[in-house]
Amino acid sequence: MSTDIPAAQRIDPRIRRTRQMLFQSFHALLGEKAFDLITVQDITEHSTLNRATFYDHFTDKYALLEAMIAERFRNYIATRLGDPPPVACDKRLRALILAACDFLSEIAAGCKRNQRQFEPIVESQVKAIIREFLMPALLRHGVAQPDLQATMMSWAIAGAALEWSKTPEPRPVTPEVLAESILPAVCHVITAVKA
Amino acid sequence: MSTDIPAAQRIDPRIRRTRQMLFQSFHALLGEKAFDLITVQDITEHSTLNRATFYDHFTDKYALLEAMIAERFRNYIATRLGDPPPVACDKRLRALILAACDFLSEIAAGCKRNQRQFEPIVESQVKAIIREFLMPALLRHGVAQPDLQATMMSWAIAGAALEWSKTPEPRPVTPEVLAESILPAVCHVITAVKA
DNA sequence: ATTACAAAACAACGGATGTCGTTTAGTCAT
DNA sequence: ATGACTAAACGACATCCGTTGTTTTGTAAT
Repeated sequence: MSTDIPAAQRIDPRIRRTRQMLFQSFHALLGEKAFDLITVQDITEHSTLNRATFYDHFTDKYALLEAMIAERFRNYIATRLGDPPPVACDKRLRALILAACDFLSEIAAGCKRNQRQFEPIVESQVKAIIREFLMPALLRHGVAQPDLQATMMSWAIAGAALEWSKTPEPRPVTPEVLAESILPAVCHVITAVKA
Repeated sequence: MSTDIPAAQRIDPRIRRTRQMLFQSFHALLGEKAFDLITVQDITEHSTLNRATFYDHFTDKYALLEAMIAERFRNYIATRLGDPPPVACDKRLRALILAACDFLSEIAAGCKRNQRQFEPIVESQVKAIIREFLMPALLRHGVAQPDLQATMMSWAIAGAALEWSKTPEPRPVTPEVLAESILPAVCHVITAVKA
């Protein structure tokens, strides 16, 4: 009664602390070895936590990766979009594409080459979050079949950005140039999808 | 020397047999319980094989799923495209979209609701194989940046088809109608991507 | 300060995983 | 048919997983 702090923010400091420790340890380990070789034990040992404590917070290491990717990418986009975010559709799109490129290339650089399990999770999170930022704009413009469009656009953007991020450095194409290449195609989706 | 059968086909019949048994058992189990609940033990018990034998053929159950999805979807497309496959680009595209829809809806229907691990693998395989069938056509037409285009198109198609397959039955939209909706957008990618 | 509550620590379990080295059985050329 | 070769089958092992129940410690309101 005494406070107006939203319930979502009033998290037990112990939880914040533990989650952060797990994030940090996990991130550190990703710099040492590939995702598939990291065990839950490794993570908890590195963070001086009990292994069972891990499972109080995440169902498994995949969930940890998901949460971590989602949080980082959301922050990435938010800072990229600026405040207030641009209203113009193509400006927003460009910012999203650049954010995706930067984020994915940072991941590719900062993680010891990760195998099979790692990439699908990054993929799906990037897609989902691009969609998350795309959807309101599409609704505001009242386009036809917004769900379908959001899916196609977010998948296409994520695919392009991921492929770009996998080209070996130094990359011949800058994110800006890539954005110019794919923006027209993505925008055409809006006008092309029939109601 | 005596034979002109390509080396790839000359597989030890034992290998074919074992792989097929694993496929069958796995497929049967997928009808009973979710992917995440199926253990390698389950699969090998059902197929009356030793568990270690499984690992002689696949690195884990995810690899088995990948191989199975890839094989089935390739067959699906091949029969759908007909023989000889149409040369016209939009005809090929339409066939690919329909094949993806049918395949995914078959999976959705025939498998006990599958969790986290299942879908990403299906996704990535469907994308990869659509790309596989798309690429030659793009190269033949000599479009700009074929890799980028193939990625964006295959991701967009896979995303649309997957979303469609997740709408509950009876579906309000037929695959043919969906194909009509997304074909223009996908085709525009070709003309829109700048060199 | 006291109290009620919620989370972390810890030990321990049954079970699944992935990998050995050895044995067995299919396959192909002669 | 035979025999050499190759690869599949197998049993067993150490490890990791995910869960459970109990104890301890940190947190926030009275």
